[in-house]
Amino acid sequence: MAKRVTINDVAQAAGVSRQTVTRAINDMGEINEQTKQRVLEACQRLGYRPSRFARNLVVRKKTRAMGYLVASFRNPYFTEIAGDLLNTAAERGWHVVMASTETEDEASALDMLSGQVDLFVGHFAQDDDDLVKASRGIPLVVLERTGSLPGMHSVEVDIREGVRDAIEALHGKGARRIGMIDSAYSLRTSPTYTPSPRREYFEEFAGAGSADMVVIGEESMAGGGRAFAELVGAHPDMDAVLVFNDLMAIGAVQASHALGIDVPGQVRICGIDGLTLGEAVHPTLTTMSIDRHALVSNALDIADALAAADFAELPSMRRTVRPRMLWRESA
Amino acid sequence: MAKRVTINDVAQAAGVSRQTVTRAINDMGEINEQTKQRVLEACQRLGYRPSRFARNLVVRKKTRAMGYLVASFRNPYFTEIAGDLLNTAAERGWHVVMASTETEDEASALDMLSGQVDLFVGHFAQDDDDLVKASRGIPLVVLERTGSLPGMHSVEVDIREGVRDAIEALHGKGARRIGMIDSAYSLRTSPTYTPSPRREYFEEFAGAGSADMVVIGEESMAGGGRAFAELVGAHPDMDAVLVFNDLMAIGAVQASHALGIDVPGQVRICGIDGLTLGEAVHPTLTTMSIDRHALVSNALDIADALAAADFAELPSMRRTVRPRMLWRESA
DNA sequence: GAATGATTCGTGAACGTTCACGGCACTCCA
DNA sequence: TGGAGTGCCGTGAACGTTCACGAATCATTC
Repeated sequence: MAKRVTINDVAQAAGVSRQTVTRAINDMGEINEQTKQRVLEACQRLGYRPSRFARNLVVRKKTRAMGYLVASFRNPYFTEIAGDLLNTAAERGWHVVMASTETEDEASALDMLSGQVDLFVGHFAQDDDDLVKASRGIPLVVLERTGSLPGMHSVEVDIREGVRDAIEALHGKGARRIGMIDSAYSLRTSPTYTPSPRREYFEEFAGAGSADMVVIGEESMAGGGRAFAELVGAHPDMDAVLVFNDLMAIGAVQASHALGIDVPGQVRICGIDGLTLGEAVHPTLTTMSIDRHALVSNALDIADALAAADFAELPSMRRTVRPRMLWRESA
Repeated sequence: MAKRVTINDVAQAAGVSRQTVTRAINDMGEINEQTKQRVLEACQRLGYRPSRFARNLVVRKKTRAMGYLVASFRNPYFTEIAGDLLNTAAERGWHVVMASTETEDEASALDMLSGQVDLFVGHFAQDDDDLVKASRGIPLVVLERTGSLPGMHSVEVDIREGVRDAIEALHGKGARRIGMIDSAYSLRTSPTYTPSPRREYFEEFAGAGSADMVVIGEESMAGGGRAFAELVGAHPDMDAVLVFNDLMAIGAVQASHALGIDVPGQVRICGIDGLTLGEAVHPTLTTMSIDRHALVSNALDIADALAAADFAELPSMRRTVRPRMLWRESA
């Protein structure tokens, strides 16, 4: 590997001192225009690029960097959050470094970024223990779940209340036989399926016999479509479905055409997330909406609080976001 | 601002030397388990966090960072690219720092990141001159456009060929009166509308009179829907539409229901991009597909070449990706 | 009992940049 | 002629960490 071109090399080539080079490249004044040009020309010629590490080391800037772990770029729910986070973070003076946990496992993604950032934010699937271990002492803000260990902070979503409200709303519309499509995401990290909290809340509120009316599917439009077909096949009298998320729910609405099922006349479909995308499908998707902007700004409040304390270990902070029904056509 | 806790503070608190602290926190061996615990406990107590800058300065690691400027998080086209880039970059040992140019202007986004990265990648709207000026000597890989200045490299998409093929294909399907929906994006940076290259190619290949059958719309589903309504209102005999991108095309397909227009029977709709999302709508969207994975991997090839040369100024590199028709139902 | 080796720890130097300060040459004015 | 002021430039120090090397201690071996 070729040796790095430093500021001293440039200084020597231009016949001046370090400091003069600094003045030239940062146009700081106190420098003759002619020498400045000569220095800049030397930079060009040698291909000099200042080391961002050395620079940041001495200036002790206030640029704080957070690492954001994106669960999936195929689900607009997460990309919308990412976009919102990027904007809000920029406003508040944060840099955002991203990595995907879709292909890579969470531990190695955290490890990779741990040298670059002051803070982690993201949706995580791993255990608390593994998480704090992998984050190497860097504070963690976990989204849509509770972080109990020291060094973890959380922005929770009151999904239990959301599911209860959704089921009540469906009952209010006259639904009597409600089914559910759950996500098979637990199979990604473990060999056996574990019901999601959303499913548990569903069974808690949907009443006796509801546990039989659950089908699991892959977390995609196609997966939602297949699960929906399976569900209506097994339960022809079903008159409403709560779907794990909007992406799968959109797949279900899409599949209803091929299956010849009238939505919402015959079966009502309700998603969870509140994606704008739900307006693209026909009929448009009714959904239990999660305020993503609130989620992000709460996370950034925590981030700012941590930064104010110089990322020392603070008692765990918790915020909660409450979802609410977004009525459209499918339910 | 409180003074930073350094490795020396920890060393003093634990009654050992710097190096011993280093050994403890990076578990490097050559250290007694007991002292190690004492050191770690001191770290904990003082809230010590190593400076990533100081660390990177000395180890001269091979972690290269690229800044990716995301044009929009509301268009899946860009988020899919972002996801792909993140994965491919991670595989090849790159960090990715992202910023959005949706709310912030490109120059300030570049400026903000310029201290953090070795390389920029993104879709840009600004002039070449402004771009290289804002990037402070950091190499630039521009996507879907040609970069002519030194320090700029490009991955182009042969949109001209794509548009020609799309129009020929529509002709082949029997279309005789083809319209187009163009994006109004030029209005974001300038007060007057400038036709996009896609529109220019459309007029070049669609034949005489085609220039009258173009309508501009906002770059969103709703914008595409409105533009479609306007277009069919003005040209009832139109039998096909080429839409600036899939997001708008999906809006057009969606709008066709409300307008009582049969797609593709009465009007064929063809988008540009090749989004998976095109399958969500009914009828599913036919589109001129751009291979986003090829786009990304070409960009990373250039990035690797630049990294191999230690980001010295190389002659501009250019790659080209060719789009091709993705037949679904709407055309 | 001296030599050898293993284990554990500490010290000077280096990474590449900017900051604080001081010096030189020159002009200007009394 | 002397002093103050101004424009331009250079030198030591500092930022916080790790690397290379050496030293001290203790057990082991011949």
